[in-house]
Amino acid sequence: MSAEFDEFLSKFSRLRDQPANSARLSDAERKALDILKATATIDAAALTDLIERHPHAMPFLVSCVGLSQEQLKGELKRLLGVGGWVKIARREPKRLIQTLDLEFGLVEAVSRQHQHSWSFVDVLVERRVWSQHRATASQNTGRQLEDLVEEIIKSFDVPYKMRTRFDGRGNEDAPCDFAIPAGGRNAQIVGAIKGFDSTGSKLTDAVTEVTKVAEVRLPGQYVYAVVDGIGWLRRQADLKRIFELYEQRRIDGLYTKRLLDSFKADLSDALRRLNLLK
DNA sequence: CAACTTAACGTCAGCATAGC
DNA sequence: GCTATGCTGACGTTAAGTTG
Repeated sequence: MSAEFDEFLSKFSRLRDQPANSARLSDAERKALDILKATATIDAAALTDLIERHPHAMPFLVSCVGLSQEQLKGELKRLLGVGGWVKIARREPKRLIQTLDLEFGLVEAVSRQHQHSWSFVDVLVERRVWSQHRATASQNTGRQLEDLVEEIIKSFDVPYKMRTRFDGRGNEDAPCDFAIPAGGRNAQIVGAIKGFDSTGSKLTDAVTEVTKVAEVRLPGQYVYAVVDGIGWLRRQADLKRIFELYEQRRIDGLYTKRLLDSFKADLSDALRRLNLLK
C-alpha cells in the first residue's frame, strides 16, 4: 500500500480509556456485599433474608453459578416471567431463591464459594475463565441448535448444504442456514436457525434475515425457521415479527428445540412432495 | 497456509415508559 | 418524583470459510 496510507495508519489511537482497576459499585451494591461478607452461615434462609433487604446482591449471588447479569435477566424471564430481580426479590424472596436453587444449585454454590479462601491466582483464573467463556461458549449455543437440525436433515439421507445462500425470485438471493438439496438455484427447501441466549441487535438482524428469506422464496420453495434460546424471551418484539411471517404462511414452519419432532415430520412431507426421497 | 472475509453470539448503555 | 423495567442499537470477540 502507499506510503500515504501507511502514514495515515500511524495516526490511529486507542479510543477506550485503559480499563479502570476497581469497578465502580453503587452504594446499594456495596451495602449488600457488606452484609454478605458478615454472614456467618450461607443457607437458603440467609440468602432469602439478604435479597429481601438488599435485592442488589442478586447479580453477585448468581455469578456463583456462572450467570452474568444478562443471563440472569433471561433466566428470570424464562422461569418466573419477570424482567428484573429487584421487585421480585423484595416481594417473593423465598420463591426467587428456591427457584434459582432448584434450577442451578444456587445455595450450595454460594455457600461453597463463600467459605473458600481465595488466592491471587484464583482470582486470575476466574477472570480468564469468564472472559473466555463469554466469547467461545456463546458461539456453541447457536451452533448446538444448528447441529440438532442438521442431524434431522441427515437422517433423511438427502443432499444438503449448511450455512449457504439460495436464489429465489427475480435475481435476488438470500442467506440461509440450510438448503436442500443444495444452495444457489437448486434450493428447494431452505431454513434459518437462530439460537440466542442473550439479547441484542443481532436478534433484529436475524429477523431481517428470515424476512428476506420469506420475501425471496419462490412459490415452490419450502421455508422453515428454527428459533430458541432465552434471548428471544427478552426480545419478543422481534420474535413476534417472525411469528407473523409464520401466521401469514410466508414461511412454512416455525419451531423451537422442543418442537423439532414436528419439524422432522413436516420436512418428511415436503421431501416426499418434492420427490427428493430415494 | 497465511491473510482476509463473513458471520456467529454476548454485553451493555441510554432513553422511554411503567409502577410505586 | 424516583426507581425498576422495557426496548433498542452500538460494540466486542471468536470461529469458520475463502482466496491467492
